[in-house]
Amino acid sequence: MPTKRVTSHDVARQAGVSRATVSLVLNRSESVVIAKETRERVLRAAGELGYKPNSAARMLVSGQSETIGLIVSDPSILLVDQFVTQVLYGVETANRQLGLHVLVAGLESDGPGSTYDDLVESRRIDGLIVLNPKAGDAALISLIEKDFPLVLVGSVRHPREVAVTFATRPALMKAVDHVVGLGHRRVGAITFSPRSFIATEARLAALEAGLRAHGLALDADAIEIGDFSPESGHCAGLALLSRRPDVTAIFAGNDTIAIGVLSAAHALGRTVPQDLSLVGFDDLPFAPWLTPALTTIRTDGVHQGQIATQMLFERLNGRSPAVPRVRLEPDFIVRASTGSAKP
Amino acid sequence: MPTKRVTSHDVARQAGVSRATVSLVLNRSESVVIAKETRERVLRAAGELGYKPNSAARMLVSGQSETIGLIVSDPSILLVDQFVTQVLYGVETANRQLGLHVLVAGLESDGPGSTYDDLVESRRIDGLIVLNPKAGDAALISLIEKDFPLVLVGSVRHPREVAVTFATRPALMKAVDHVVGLGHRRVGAITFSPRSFIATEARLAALEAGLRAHGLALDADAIEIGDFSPESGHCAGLALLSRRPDVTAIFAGNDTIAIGVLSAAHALGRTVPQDLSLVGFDDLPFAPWLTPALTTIRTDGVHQGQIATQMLFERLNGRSPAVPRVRLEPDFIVRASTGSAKP
DNA sequence: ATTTCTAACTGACACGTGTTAGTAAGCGTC
DNA sequence: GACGCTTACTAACACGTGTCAGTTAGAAAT
Repeated sequence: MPTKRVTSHDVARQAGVSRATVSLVLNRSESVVIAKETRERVLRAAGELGYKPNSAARMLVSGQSETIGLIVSDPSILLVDQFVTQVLYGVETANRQLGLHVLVAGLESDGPGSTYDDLVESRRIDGLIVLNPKAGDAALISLIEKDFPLVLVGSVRHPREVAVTFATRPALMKAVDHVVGLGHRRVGAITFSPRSFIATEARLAALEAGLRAHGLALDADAIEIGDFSPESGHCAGLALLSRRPDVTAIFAGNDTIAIGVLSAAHALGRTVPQDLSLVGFDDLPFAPWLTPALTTIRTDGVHQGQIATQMLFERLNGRSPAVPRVRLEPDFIVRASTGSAKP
Repeated sequence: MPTKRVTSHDVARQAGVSRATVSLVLNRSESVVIAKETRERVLRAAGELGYKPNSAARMLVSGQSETIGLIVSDPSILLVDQFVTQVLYGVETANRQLGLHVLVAGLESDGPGSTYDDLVESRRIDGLIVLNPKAGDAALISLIEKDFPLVLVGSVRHPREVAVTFATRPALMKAVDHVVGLGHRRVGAITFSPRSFIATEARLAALEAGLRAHGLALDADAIEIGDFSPESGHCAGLALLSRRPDVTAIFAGNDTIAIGVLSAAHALGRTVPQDLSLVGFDDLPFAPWLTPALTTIRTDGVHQGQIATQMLFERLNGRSPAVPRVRLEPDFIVRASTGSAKP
C-alpha cells in the first residue's frame, strides 16, 4: 500500500476551510453552527478524496476504541462444541449492527490470565464479553469489582456481575416429566464438565429435583462426566451403560455429547429410542437430523450473544442495565430419541 | 473505572529519568545505549505503577495496530457448519502466539461490502485474512491489487492472490477408488454450494475425473446442491435418492451435510452402508461418532488457519511469502459408512 | 459612530507514544 | 588546556484527530 493517507487536513484544504470545520461537519451531525453551503462543500471534498478518519488518532483523543473484546475461555471447546460458535455469531452480528468492532481472544485455563489486562489497560477495548467464565478467575473478579464494563455469558456467582444465563430448571423439569411419563425409572446423566462448574452443578441439581418430584433419584453411579466433545460422550456413554445396564434414559450435557452417546448405545447393541431414551441439550442445528432426531432442550445461543451485546452497550453508554442478570428460558423440544420404556 | 491511567510520564518521574528514556528502555530490548542501573530503575518503576502503554498512542505514532482482521464471508455458515470455526480457532491461536490481536468481522453477501474499507482505511488493522472469499468481490480484488497484506483461506483465482487452499483431487481420487472398488457404479453428489463457487466446481471436477478414470460418469441428475447445513443435506438427499433410487453411493460436500443425508436415507428405509455408501468431507470432530462412523476426507481447518496466519505474518514483516499459494493435502479416512455394493 | 450581539468559522491545545538529533559529561590524547 | 571520542541521556517533534475558547464579519441596536 504505497498510497498516501488522506487526512482531515487534506479535506480542509480542498474545501477551503479549516481542519476544525471539517471535524465539526463530520461529527456534530445536526448542530446548526455550520452554514449549509459550507457543510456541503466539506462533505463533497471528503467524498471525493475518500477520507476515512484514522482510528488511532480518534481513539487517542476520545478515549474510546469503538471495539469490544470477546473472551473465549478454554477456546478449544470451539473445536468440538458448536454452541460457543452460536454465541459468537450472536455477538458479532449484534455488534456489527451497533457499529462496534469485535476483538476475539482465547483464554487458556492454564495460561497467564493476563489477557484481560492486555486488552483493558492498553485501552484497546471499551468493554468486554466473557464466554464461559470460570468462578475462580481472579483477574476477572478484579475487573468486575472495578466496575469495568463487562458482561458475562455464564456466571461466576459474583454479587455485582452482569450476566446472561439460562434458567434451565423449568425446561429440565418438563423434560423429566416427559421421560418419566414414558415410564422410565432408572435415569442417567452425562455432564459436559466437572460438577465444579456452576452450570453443570445447576443442571444436575435441577435434574435431581425433577426426579425427586416423581419419587425417583439420580444415582451417583449413573452420572458420568464429559468434556463437551462427542468423543467424551461416547466414552462416558459406554462406561455408564456398562456399569448400569438397567438405565433406560440418559440426559446428555449437550447435543454434541449426545452424538457420542448414540454411538455408544449402538456399539452396545441398544437401539434408541426402543432400548434407550436420550435427551440432549442446546438444540444445535444438526439435532433434528440425527438418527433418531434428538429430543433436546433448546438454548438460543445466538440470542444470548445478542442480549449480552445489548447489555454491554447500555453499560458503555453509562446506563446501568435495567436488569443486571438476564435469565433466558429454554424450550423443551420432543423428537424421536425418547420413547416408551420397555415394560 | 475511575482509576487514573498511568502514562510513561509517571514512570519517568518515579524513576527520575526523562520520558524518552522510559520509551527506550521498554522498546529497544537489547540496545546497549542505556546504563544497566538506569534500565533496572525504569523497569522497577514501570512494574510498581503497573504501566501499560496506550495502544492508541502507539498505533498513531507507529502506524501499526498489531491487529489483524478476520473476515468471515456469509457468517451464518458459522451457525451450521463447524468447519469455519476450526479455521477461526487456528487463526486465533496462531495470532495469540505471535502477539497479534484478531478482529472478527462478518461480511454479508448482500451487504454494502464496505467492511474492508472500514477496517483498512481507518488503519484499524495491519493485515487481513479472508475466509471463504467470493470470486466476484470487487472490494476484495481491489485490495489484492493494491498489494494490501491479505491472505485468503480459499481462492478467488486472482493471479496475485496469496492463499491457502486444499488440493482435494488426490484425496478424492483415493475416495473414488475406494468406493468403486467396493463395487459401486452409480454415484451421486451433494455439494455445499452452487457450482459457481470455485471449491465446489473443483471438487465436482475431481470427482468426475476420478469416476471417468474407472469408465464411470457423474450424471447431471445425480447431483444436488446444498448450502452447508444438515437440513440442506437432508432435503438434497431425499430429492436425489427419490429421483435416482439406483444410486448406491453418495459423496457429500461436507460432514455436516452428511448428517442430513444419513437422516434422509433412514427416512427412505435405506440402511448405511448396506443399502447406501456415504462419504463426507472435512472429518469434523463428530465424524467418527456418527452411526455409522463416517468415511470422509480430512481437511485440517485449524492448520489451514495457522498457515494463513504465518503467511500473513511474513507479509506484515515486508517479506513476500516463499510460496504465495499453499495447497494442503487432505487425507482420506475410511470408516464404516462405506461398504460393498449389493450384487 | 460606537457598541452590542449573533452567526460562522478558526487557532491552538490535548491525547500518549516512538524516535532522532542533539547535549552534557567523562576520559583519554596530543 | 584544547580537542576528539564515547557513553548516557534528554528536548523536541510527529502522528491525526476532537474540542473549546476565541476571532472575525456583518447586522442590529443605541
